[in-house]
Formats: sequence, C-alpha cells, structure tokens
Amino acid sequence: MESVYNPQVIEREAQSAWDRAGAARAKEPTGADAGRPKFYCLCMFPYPSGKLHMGHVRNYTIGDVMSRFHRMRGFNVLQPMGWDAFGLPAENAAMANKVPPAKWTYDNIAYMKKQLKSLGFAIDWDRELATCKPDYYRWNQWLFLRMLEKGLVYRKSGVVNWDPVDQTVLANEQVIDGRGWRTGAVIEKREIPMYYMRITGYADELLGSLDTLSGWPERVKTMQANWIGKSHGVTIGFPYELNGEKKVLRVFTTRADTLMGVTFCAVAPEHAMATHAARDNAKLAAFVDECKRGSVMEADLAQMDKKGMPTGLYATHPLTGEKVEVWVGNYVLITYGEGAVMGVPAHDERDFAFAKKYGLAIKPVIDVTGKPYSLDAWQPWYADHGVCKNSSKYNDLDFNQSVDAIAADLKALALGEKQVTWRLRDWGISRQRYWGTPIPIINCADCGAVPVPDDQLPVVLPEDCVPDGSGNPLNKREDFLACHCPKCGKPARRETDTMDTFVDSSWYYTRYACPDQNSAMVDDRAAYWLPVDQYIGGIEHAILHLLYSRFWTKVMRDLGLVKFDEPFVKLLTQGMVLNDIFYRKAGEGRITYYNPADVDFVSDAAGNRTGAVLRSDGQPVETDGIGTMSKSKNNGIDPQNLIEQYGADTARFFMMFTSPPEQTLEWSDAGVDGSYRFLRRLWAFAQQWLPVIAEESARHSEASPGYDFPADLANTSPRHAALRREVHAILKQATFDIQRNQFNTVASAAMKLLNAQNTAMDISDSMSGGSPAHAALHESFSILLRVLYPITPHICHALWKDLGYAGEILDAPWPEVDETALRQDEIQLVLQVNGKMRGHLTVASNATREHIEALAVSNEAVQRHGEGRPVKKTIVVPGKLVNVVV
RNA sequence: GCCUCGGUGGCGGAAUUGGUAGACGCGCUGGACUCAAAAUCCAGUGUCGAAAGACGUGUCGGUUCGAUUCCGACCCGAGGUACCA
Repeated sequence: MESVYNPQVIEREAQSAWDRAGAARAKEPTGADAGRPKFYCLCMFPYPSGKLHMGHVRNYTIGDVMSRFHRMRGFNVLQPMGWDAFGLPAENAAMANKVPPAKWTYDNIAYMKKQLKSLGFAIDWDRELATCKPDYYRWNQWLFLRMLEKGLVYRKSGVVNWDPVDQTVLANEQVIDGRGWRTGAVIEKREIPMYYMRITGYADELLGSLDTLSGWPERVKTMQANWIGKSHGVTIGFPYELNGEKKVLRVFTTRADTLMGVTFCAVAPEHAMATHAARDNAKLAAFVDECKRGSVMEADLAQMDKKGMPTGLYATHPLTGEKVEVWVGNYVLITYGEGAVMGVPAHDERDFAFAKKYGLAIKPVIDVTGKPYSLDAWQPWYADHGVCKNSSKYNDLDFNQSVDAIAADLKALALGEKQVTWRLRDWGISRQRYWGTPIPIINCADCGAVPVPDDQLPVVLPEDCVPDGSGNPLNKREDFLACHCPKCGKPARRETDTMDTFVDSSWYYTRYACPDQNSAMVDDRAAYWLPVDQYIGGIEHAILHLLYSRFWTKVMRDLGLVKFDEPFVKLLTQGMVLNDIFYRKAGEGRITYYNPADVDFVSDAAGNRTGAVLRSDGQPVETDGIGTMSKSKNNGIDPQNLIEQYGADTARFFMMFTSPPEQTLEWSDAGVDGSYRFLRRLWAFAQQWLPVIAEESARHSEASPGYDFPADLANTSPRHAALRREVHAILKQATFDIQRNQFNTVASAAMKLLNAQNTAMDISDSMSGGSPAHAALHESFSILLRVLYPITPHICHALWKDLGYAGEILDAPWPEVDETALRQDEIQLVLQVNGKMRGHLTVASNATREHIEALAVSNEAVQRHGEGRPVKKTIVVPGKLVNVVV
C-alpha cells in the first residue's frame, strides 16, 4: 500500500482488475441466478462532439452510481453506451477543417471512449453502437418503410429557413437575428416537400399513458401534457365568396361562447385569401412578402409585434349574418389548424392589442360577475369565463351552456361543430443534409416516390463526402444518386434528404439488448432487458427526445416488435451544467463565442466583476450571461484536465457532491480541491489504522465471512457505542438518500463517517489488540468504504483489498443498518415558546406526553419568556419538540 | 410571448417533506508545525449587538401554535419552444 494517495496508480489497477473479471459485462442469467431481478440503467448516449464535457461526466457518474448501488443490492445490471453519431456539428467541422464528417466522428468516438474508460464507468462495451453505422441505421430505414406501409409516414410541404446566398436550408440555431450565420444574408421562409411521421395519431395515448409513468418527474409529465395540448373547442365556418365561388373560412376556437363578439377574422400570410387579395393590392403584397421573411421559430413568432392589414374581403358571421372583415395577420400560423383565426378583441389579449392598434371594434359579450368592462386597457380578467351578454338568444348562458348552444346551432347550419384539437404537430423528419440516415426512397419520373425494397437495405451513405456549406453534397454524388426504379426498372434518382437525428435516438435503447442481431431490428433478448428501468439524461430532452421515443416504442409495439407500452420506467432528469458565455459580434450577424477557459475577468478595486477580456489579445469580450455548456456557445470546460490532475475519483466525487442531480450546476473551479483533500484524508486514515483493521479483518473472516459487527462485541465501551450509534445513524440517512437519488448528501455522509471515526479513535486505541474499539473501527470503515464505493469505486477497491476485507468490494453488499446500535435511553427535545426556540429538554426516550408537558411548563426558560401569561396550550411532537403557547 | 423548474451565509449546498434554518464542503480569519513557504493539523466563521437578545431562506401579503416547506401576487435566473443534441 502506497503511503500517499496516488490516483493514477490505483485507478489503473482497479480498472484492469474489473476488465479482467468482466465485471461490467451483462448477461441474461441462467440457473440459480435466473431469479435475480434485472436493472437496465441507461444514460442518454452522447453526441461525439470531440471530447467529453462536464454534462457527460455528471450524467454518466449518476448512472454509474445507480448501477453499482443496484449491483450491491443484488440486481443483474446492464449499463450500455453508444454514440448519437449523426448530426450537424460534424458537417460544420467538415466545413471548417475539410475533413469528412465520418472521419471526424470516428476519431471523436475513439477519443471519448478512452475518456469514458478512464472515468471507471462500469459500462458493457460489448454492446457499443454508433448510429452512423449501416448496421444500425438500416433499421431506421426498415421501420420507416413499415410506417410508410401503415400510413404512419406521409409527404406534405413544410416551411424551412432558406439562405439565399449559400442556397441552402439552415437549422434554427444557424439563424441569428434573422440572418444566416455564415453569410449574414436575410433568411427567407421556403416551402419544400418533406416526410412526416404521424405522431398525432398517437396523441391520445401519449397523453393518457403519462398517468402510468409513476417513476417520472411530475414536471416532465406536465411539460409533455402541455406540449401535446389537448383542447376542446369548436370549429366555426365563416362563409365567403371568391370569384363568385362559395367558400368557407374555417377557424378553431376554445371560446365559442365569445362568437357573438367577433369583430374581424385574420388569416396567415400564406392563406389562399391573402394570396388572392394581394394579387391586385401592391401594399398588401408587400406586407405578405414581409411576413414571409424572418424566423420560423415559435419563440420569435410569438414575441414579434402583431401586425396586420385588411384584405378588403369579407366573410359572413355564421349566426348573425353580419359582414366580418378579413385581415392578414403576421401572427397567424398557416401550420396550425387551417391558418385562420376569429378575432374577439374584448376577450383575447392579443386580439385586444390588435384591435386597439388598427382601430377595430371591441364588443364585450361576457359578463364576469360584478366587474365593469372598460375599453381603455386590457385587464387579465377580460379573458375569464362568465355569462354571455350582448349575445341575443345566448344571453345569460354560462360557458358550458353557451358553447353547447352555439355548437348545436352551427351544426344545424352545417357551419361548425365541437372538435378536439391538439397542439402537437406531426413530426417532420426530412433534413436537407448529408450526415444522417438516407431516406429509403427512389424518385422515379414515371412512378413518383417509390420505397426501396427491403432486400436492398441498407441504403448506404457514402462516408467520404465533405460538405462545403452550399447544400447537401449527396446531390453531387452520381454514384449515390443513380439507381433504377424498383417498380418500372427505368433509371431513377435516389432521395437525398436524410432523417432527423431524433429518429436515431428514438429506439437505440432497444438495440442495446441485441446489438449483434443482423437479421432483425430486435430479438427475444429485448424481452428480458426492456423496458429500461432507469433512464438518466439532461432536462433539455424533457419534451422532444422523450416524446419521440415514447411514440416510436408504441409504433414498434403495434408492429409486434416489442411488448411494452412505455420505454422508460423511471426517469431522472439531471440539471444542466452551466457556465458563462462570452462572444464577439463581427457584423452581418456573424458571431464568435469564446471559451471561458480563455477569458479573464476584469474587476474593480472592490473585487466586483466589471467585464472580461480574451487572454490572447487582451481585448474585451461581451458576456451573454450564463447558459448550458454547449458546443454552439463554446462554453464547455474540458474534464480531461480534472481527470489528469486529480484522477477519476475526485472528478466523480466532485460532480456528485457539488449539487443534487436534478438541479442545475453552475461551474466553478473552486471545490475540486476539497474533494481531492477528502480522498487523501481517507487514504491517510486507512494507512494509519491499517495494522489494526487488517488484524481485525483476519480475525473476522475466521469467525464469519460477513461484513458487519459481530454480535458478541455489541456490548462495548460507551465511547465506541457512541461511534456505532453515529455511524449507523449516518448510514441510515445515506441509505435513504441514495435510494432517492440525492447523491450529494451520500457524499457528505461519507465525509461525516470519516470525521466520526477520526474523532472517536485516538492513538491509545492502537495499543491493545482485539478490543471492542478495533471491532467498531473495522465495522465502521467497512461501512464507509461501501457507502462511498458507488461514487468513488477505485479508491474503495484499493482500500478494501489492502485492509483485508473479504473478497472484492465489487461483490460486497450495501451495508445493513443495525437498529440496536441506534437505541438511546435519553433524548433531547426542542423547547419552544409561541413557536420560538427557547432551549432544550432532556427526557427519557419513553417519557409520556404528560411528563414532557409538565417539564416544559415548569422550565425556567419557558417561565421567563412566558412573562407570567397563562398557558393556552402545549403541543408535543414525539421525539422532536414541545411548544408552549401562552 | 407561452409551458416547466428554480431563488437559503462570501460560494456550492443541507434541513428524512409543516417542527432547532445554515449539515457537509469551499472560501476567509486566527493559531500549531516550519529557517521560510507549501502541505497538514487545531479553533472560529449568517447579520446586527459588549451581552441579553433581535433579525434572517428573492419581494410583498396570507394560512398556522409553528412556514425555506402550504396559498396568492410580483421580481429575477435557467430549460424547452418542433432543423443544436
């Protein structure tokens, strides 16, 4: 045993011992083991961006702690790892470095795998997968074709960001302030044909089965429910004529009770009425054009100024027969409903603002009891439910009554009916990009879009392309493009759009059960391992990734591939690791981000931060607050330095200790030293007591192979009984905390355990052999090592061995609390007067309520603070406190 | 904008879910060791106050014997917002 803690040496040794033992390899159990429960612990797989970032370290340490803890508790554990290997950053890197995305990706995977191994995670690397490999993505293609057959995939047009200079489609994050990130050109919206997956067909089940997910955080379920957004309302038709043709403008509203308050209708700029009206109205045409520029993102659309312009066209109110003017509104989305809304300025905040701005009529039709309506300014209660007024035959009806009556009347006129609508939209999966799963379609001049036959799968993506920013390089690859139509046999062109990378991540958890299966997407082994018992990943995936995965699982189930309804039984959403964001703007919307490691803070004399400069040129950089560590904001911190300087255990301990898993973690360099110091103190303490503990270990294993305190030594000196009481109390807390995933307090429990042993043991204890003190220490230190093992397995592995504890700590069980050690004859109660702490009361642990009350009332501190007033009542919380109310 | 979550000492956080606010650690201060420094060890450390005590969990208000915890309004920060993953 080395006298000084040397993480490099012990971590290498521990990792090779685990490798030799195949400790992380997961197998379906046979024979006597078959009854062991399985625990499939899955962390969200990383995008191979180059090197691990702190979010990964946090994520995978959480997973490893849970995996190792469950193994200690007797579970058959599977903890796999793979690579979410398709995506935009590889293409960006290709543009910057002229390296093919494939090479860049594979190099990154190799490096990051080495990093993961150096952190000592108990990952079953035999199951490793990468989504950019044909033997993985062929099943994306295969399932796409099955969904096409079932009508779950279809084609329609969708809106994208178009960079007119680079002649390419941009991702939302590549559009900054309405301009292309590389060209600075003003971005246009463009409609192109795309493939969609019919997730809306599962909306009802996706919403309903959230109730079955008792192992999911409430907040995630709430977010998903709101995202799916089931709403009950009424579709309403406003008849109009266009070129002598009778048509109906259809709107959807959840507030049919306000129909009599409609003073205008608004359509999206792309709506047929807008297009028609703009034909001979230059001003309107210019406005429609203006609307078509700018962002497609909801966040931008919802925040922009509501603008509109009348079309000069009118529709007819379905119940009153009055003419209602039709406007074009930049806030009306063509993708939502039928691209038209009714305007009720009196009871809708944005309509109110719109009407005020353009001088449209505001007609209050809802009476909210006793509150006077004023046209001067919007009040939030204007949108509340109430009773109809100014609504002819519907007057005095409440919300439900009026909606029912109005819907019935509309139905009689064939101009509307009740309808359930969803906020959820179908999933557009087409990407005009190279580095993704090729969509298995052949475009034939005669036959149209023809599916690639199964026996021609996979459609393999060439790996030597280098994107240059001017669109998908597949369009220039004749060897990829050229093919024959499977239907008519004539020469045809292959589809060059690839799939959204969310497709890849929607089912990878299934593939880990059978990564070597070449003739099917999944096999029987999935029935053993799945569903995932514990899924762990960033809160940023709370909606999209998790919803798509749930959808995909249900599709696989309906195709008979799997037998479960939900992929993830329990979910832990880890908080993000945040850091400062620094940038400079270079005009034309171009923006460069600088890593916080390359930036120095500038402070005033009082030590307050006043700014920041780039170290390399000393010039100021702008700060953009604090945000998630990300490639795009270049604010990640490389954990490699941490690992090299302090070792994996310190990195792991620090990540667990600094913040509870579900909370955000703001990065700061301070604190790492403290973790390292603790591990060194642990090592030094073990070194100091090694002869004693090793001797106890030898004696202990002769008597029994167990880990815990021998019963015949339970009667020990008061000092060491106190140590045992403290140790088992801490253990009880730590056991509770590790089961509720509060690992920061498990880490501090380990610190407390060391402190307690340090305090309890003094040097005179080392004199005599075989004393109760030594037995208590032997037990306490074994508890400490096992509590700490899931977090810092390497140092615990080494110390366990050196101190002569039985077997490998790898196979040791989580320690049991000895309730007899916790027994106390006397306890201390908190003494309160009127709820304020005024002292303590020491009583026998079995003291009666009456006795406690009597003691409390006659207590000197109670007398003093009671100031002679009579006692009104006394509240006794057993084992905790007594409160005297005067 | 909308949906969700969070806000506690100088800092990260704890408080077993309505019962001693600040566990554990960082930082800081003082001391020991050292020729000296580092490392290590010991002691102190919410604010005000000499003390008794008062105040104190983003702000304001409410419920309760008692509120960091429950309710209402507001302020600030983070995540998501459908082509970043």
